Amino acid sequence: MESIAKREYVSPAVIRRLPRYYRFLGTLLGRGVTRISSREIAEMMGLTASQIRQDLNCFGGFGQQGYGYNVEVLRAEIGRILGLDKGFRAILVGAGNMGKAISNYVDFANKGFNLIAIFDKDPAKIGTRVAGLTIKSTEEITDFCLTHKPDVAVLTLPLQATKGMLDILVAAGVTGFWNFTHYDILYDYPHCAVESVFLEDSLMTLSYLVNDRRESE
Amino acid sequence: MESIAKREYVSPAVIRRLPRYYRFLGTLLGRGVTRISSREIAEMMGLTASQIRQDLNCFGGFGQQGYGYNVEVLRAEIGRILGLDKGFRAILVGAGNMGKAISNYVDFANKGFNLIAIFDKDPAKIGTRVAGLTIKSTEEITDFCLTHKPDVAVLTLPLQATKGMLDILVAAGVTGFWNFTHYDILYDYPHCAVESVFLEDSLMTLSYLVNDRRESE
DNA sequence: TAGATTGTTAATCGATTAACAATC
DNA sequence: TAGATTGTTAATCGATTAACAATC
Repeated sequence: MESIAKREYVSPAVIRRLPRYYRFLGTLLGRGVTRISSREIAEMMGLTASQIRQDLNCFGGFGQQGYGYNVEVLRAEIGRILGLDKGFRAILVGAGNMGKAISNYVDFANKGFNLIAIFDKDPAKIGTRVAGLTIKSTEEITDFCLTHKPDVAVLTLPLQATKGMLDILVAAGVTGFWNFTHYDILYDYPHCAVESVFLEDSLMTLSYLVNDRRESE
Repeated sequence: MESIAKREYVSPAVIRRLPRYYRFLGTLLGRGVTRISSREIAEMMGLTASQIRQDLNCFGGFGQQGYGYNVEVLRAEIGRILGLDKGFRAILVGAGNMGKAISNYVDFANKGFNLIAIFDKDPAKIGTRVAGLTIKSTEEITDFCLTHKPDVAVLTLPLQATKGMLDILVAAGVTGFWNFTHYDILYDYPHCAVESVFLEDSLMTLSYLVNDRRESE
């Protein structure tokens, strides 16, 4: 509302660096560092000072000439840019291994998200508790969404079930997705906010790196 | 050994697209498609034909003028480039929520990996079974690595325990890491092959996208 | 042979880095 | 004021796209 100036188009490359800055500044804050220059950040993070200043200036001038940046202020600004102060509501769909792990392991609250419900299709799972929530039936999902208006859905369900569930969720007003399936959401729903985690692609990338390292020996 | 020609330096941008090509060609193969042109791939994947041809030609000429690419051959070539045929051995360290989910949910075998052991520090977990393996004590990890020579370690342990474990693993000859912690492995061990999955950064990126979508309404 | 599509070179675009005037 | 460091413009670098000759 206030403070955040500029911002017309910001490239994905810049956006993906913001969480890292946010984390890094949190670490500094924990160490009691109050002030830092772009040069110091660059050295510690393995980037260039230019890049950091360019990145930050996509959103506004958060520093002060001759001084640098106030760690606490800068971190708060980046948090605001990321929307971590918005208290977005999330639901999770698919309480299998991955769904359980994500709901237990990921610190939603600390990233400003409120995980308000978990859904599964399997009657054996419905009613059991995961991450402090009682698993609900996917049959209730439309009603739930119309009532509680979640901002995002975490998709940890099998690929075959994804298309159908997506149609239901979008129809019920959900527009953000943390996607752990290989389903190409933006192809069907180009106006949604989608962030995908392709674990198996990541593993294949590691395979390439390991293999490449071997061959160059 | 044979077929794979060229390859001096290949940019990370290209490498990250290979798993997606591999998956896509697998889907085509499942549909019985035997032949495809770069133009068709581009349309279906939302890329340009030029980019696909450029990417593939980092590794060699897998197509045929006037014909296009043989789906099965191209997929096999990309699989070989990724090292999926190498049968790399993997161990997993940290059998908490995330470790259990990864070992159960991720199809290691189908990506050419052999998950041969799971380790944890917690005596209550040691001896129990996960993903068909009996959890071993981290005290055995050096001996195990010296004997079985795993190529990669999946790191799903708490941040505080990571540095110490990394020193042990590297000393025991492990040089590849699938990293789910926020620990900066390459800073300490620049010669390792590291692929990191920063789930919380991904969630913050989603937060940005959702927030941005709201503000532009 | 004619048509199609690759492999590859050249042109464009975007992102990163360098430089420096503004200013705290 | 002098020193430091930002915000911003200009230069460089790399990646993507376009074009086309080679060839199946």
